Amino acid sequence: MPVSSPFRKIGGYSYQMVTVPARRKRATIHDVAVEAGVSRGTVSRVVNDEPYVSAQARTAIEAAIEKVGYVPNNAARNLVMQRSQAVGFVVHEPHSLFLDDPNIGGILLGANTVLSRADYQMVSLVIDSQRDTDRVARYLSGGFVDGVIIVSARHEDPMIRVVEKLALPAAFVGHPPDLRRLPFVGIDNRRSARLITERLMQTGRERIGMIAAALDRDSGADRLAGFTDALGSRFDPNLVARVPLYTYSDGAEGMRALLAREPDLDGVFAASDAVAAGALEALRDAGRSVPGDIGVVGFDDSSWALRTQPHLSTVHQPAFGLGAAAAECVLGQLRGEDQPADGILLETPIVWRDSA
Amino acid sequence: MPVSSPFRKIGGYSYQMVTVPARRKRATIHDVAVEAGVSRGTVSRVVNDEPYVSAQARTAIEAAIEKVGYVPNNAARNLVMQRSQAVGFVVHEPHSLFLDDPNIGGILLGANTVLSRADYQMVSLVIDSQRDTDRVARYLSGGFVDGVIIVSARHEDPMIRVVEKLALPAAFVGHPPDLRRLPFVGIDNRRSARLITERLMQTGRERIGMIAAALDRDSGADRLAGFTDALGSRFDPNLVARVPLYTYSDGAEGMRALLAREPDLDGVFAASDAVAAGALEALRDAGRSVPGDIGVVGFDDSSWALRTQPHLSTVHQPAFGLGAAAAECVLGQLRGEDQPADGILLETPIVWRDSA
DNA sequence: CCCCGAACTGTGCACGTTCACAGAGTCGTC
DNA sequence: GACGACTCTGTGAACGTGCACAGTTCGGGG
Repeated sequence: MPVSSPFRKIGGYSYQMVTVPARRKRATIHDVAVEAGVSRGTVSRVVNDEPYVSAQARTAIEAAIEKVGYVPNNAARNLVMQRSQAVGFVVHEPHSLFLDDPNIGGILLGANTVLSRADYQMVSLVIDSQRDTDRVARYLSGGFVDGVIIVSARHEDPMIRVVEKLALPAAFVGHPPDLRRLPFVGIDNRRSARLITERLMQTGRERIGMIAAALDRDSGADRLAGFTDALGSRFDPNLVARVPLYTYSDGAEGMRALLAREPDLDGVFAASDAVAAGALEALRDAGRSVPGDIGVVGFDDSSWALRTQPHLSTVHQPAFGLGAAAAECVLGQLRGEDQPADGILLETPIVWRDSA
Repeated sequence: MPVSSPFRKIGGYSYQMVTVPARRKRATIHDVAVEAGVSRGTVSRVVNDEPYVSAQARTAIEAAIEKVGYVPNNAARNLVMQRSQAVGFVVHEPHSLFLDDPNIGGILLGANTVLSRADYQMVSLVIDSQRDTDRVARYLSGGFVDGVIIVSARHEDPMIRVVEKLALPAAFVGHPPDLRRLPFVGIDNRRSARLITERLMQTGRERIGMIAAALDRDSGADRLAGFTDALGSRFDPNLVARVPLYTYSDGAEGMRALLAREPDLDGVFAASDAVAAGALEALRDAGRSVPGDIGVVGFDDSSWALRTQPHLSTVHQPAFGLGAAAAECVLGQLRGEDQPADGILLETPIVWRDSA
């Protein structure tokens, strides 16, 4: 006969215990059932908050759960339910930019908050190289996640096709033009850019230029389009400097180029706060005062905006809200609800500070 | 008799198919076995790269895997293996600081890189309130993760006791004093602070002050101790301003207090780059030139350091390396290897730029 | 020729859960 | 008093995998 373990009730099982196991085994639903004197099924109903359980059974089971310290085994549950209770968070961005871009942190936090409240876990996947793309694609098709949030996808991003093919519930943050009918959340870059440029005009600026960045991304192209919208017939292509990235150094360079071409500039719309910060440096070097000689506005309302001297007037980008909305969108699909086909656009209030 | 599906071979199973399932089911190890004409066991051996498989069987199975598009089911594997193949990444930091502190992003990235290379997934858990502490504690005890990385734990952090009680493989980034013998990775804050203060002295600064922050954390207290070490008998407590947080605004405030008390200061060690950036603003407002009138050094070598004017001389904190080392430490424990009992300290080179 | 070990393969069970179904009891209604 | 509706409970069958174990084949040595 098996000797009963000193610290653990075995119940109906017929384990032959030779030595006491080193690590105490976790209590299962079966242990709870034995402890409470009911069957597995009834325990399961209590755990999952289903009806058809007597008050008496419920109390007994709740006490038993407490006593044996039962926590449901996720692997078993996922196996039988055919789901993983996890959502992937894919960031397609080189490591360096991941650190530098304050929006990504906010998006991550917003998504994480919503997901964990719904008892989903968030698995972060960073794509830095082509090798990573394959790894992530394999991961997504491996059933490790029930859905996916994809941040900063590019034009022709392979992730788009992967997600389409797998028919995986997904939400993109931002919308590359070839997204077709996949759900996304974002902001109206074009409209926001138009509005802040208009306010710059309303403060009496006459010759307004723009430092346009990242024109290979929808955000970059849309911000330029909004700038053009605002100026209308007064638009002059000579007043636009084009730089590759949303960075401080590209901002400084763009500003220098613009000043060389158009010395009588009295207003600048920088495509992001980092770009604006770089522009401010170039202006300081050139001996121009801000906002005295020239007004500068940025975009994002990131931590850059308060680190510059003077503080930046800018468009507030709701990073946390974007992440939260993307998570809600995926959760909605998981619940089988219909999603708005055209994506969700969040509000972008304009923050007026000292730089213009 | 069941009608065979048009697109999927059923094999030896006796499924009664009434309608074609809406979502194509994933291929299982059984499907591969049937396709290759072998048993499940042999397929399992191939998948897990075990010996005792004939070359012929191996080729057939590999072809079959390719053909049916087999990907191992993680839930089933986890269930039978009694593990989750996931590691938790716990950040005990309010949301605001999570965004502001550039180190956390680097640590996250380093940990994520190492873990995903080892085919572990990383689950991020952010603790912002007491409610979150309970949620995370419950999560960790739920067997969702095989190990955990804990960032910025405080003195008497409840996570310490939770991890101890669960005997969960863990690595702390930074070491609260009551950590006892739990493994950690970190930097030698005290020594680094001493070294950079000494270099400030070597450049001829006579009256050197410090803006000390976050003295409730080991990092904050150690940086002050290192500063004291460097000055030795020349240490004057009046030259230390104490502020609560590693932030820009606290830095500005600390600098103003210091200037009011000691107008003839010619050197300042700020407890972090953000603090230094704030100090720079206060100095600009007071009309002091940096590094002309006064030398300023920071700590972290974060993105702040290159955003200030002039660029900051500072201590490089290897954030990515810390995350990577913490992940390696957890993976090592998972492999059953012994870990260094005293924790791991990473190098912190001093970066000399323009501010001192 | 027999035996033994090595190389290889197949099979049953266990992991812990949910779900469909069957069965038991209670109550009200025709 | 039979019957249906409703409430509650227990049971067996999956879910897809790894592992221990039991076979089978093959080759070499005594």
